[in-house]
Amino acid sequence: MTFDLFADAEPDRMWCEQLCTGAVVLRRFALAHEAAILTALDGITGAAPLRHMITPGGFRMSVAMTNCGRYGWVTDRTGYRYDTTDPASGKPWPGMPEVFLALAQAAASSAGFDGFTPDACLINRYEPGTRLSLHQDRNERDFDAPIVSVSLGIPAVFQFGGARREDKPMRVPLTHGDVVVWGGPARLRYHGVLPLKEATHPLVGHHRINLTFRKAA
DNA sequence: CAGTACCG
DNA sequence: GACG
Repeated sequence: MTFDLFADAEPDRMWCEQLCTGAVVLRRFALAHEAAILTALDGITGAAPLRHMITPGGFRMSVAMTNCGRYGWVTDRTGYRYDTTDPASGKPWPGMPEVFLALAQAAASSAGFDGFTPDACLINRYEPGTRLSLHQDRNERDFDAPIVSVSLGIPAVFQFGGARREDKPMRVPLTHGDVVVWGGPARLRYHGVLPLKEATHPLVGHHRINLTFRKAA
């Protein structure tokens, strides 16, 4: 699958918003392939079920997570890390579907980051009331590659802050099909998701799914 | 501190 | 009770 299948599929329904140097929102970017994405997602969660991981502080995360790709992001009492195996099964994470890879590469290119080769996709499932507090993505080996974040399902408010936790984050409403890309000077910016409100999406149901693509190694 | 609790 |  190529860039054309995404960026050129329905250009009149897509637009781009710049958040700062190195960060953009690609509105409705994933919409054209929502069915293929959701089908692939079912395959992944069937093999590597969503689960609530434990933070190093011993707290259960409200957001349920799983992974696909060579590396998966995991957390437990010993800390955050990338692992090639699912600690719940001992098996490798499900492979990254072609449609995921094509989506991530097309979004990165559209945002000005050519040659993005993600080897990790963290999948987050948010129920109403769940949240992800402000954090940095900093467990990757190098920070040259951008982060590509795909929103599916019910709306959420994304927080996008600065290089320091104290920097007041901007609030960015995200809906089904929106893709946020940040890299370069924005790569280590703090970000998070405010508690979700009750809502229903006709295809996804009463929750939000987020796909976060990274180059872990 | 990828968390919750508490308080104004 | 929602919000910061």
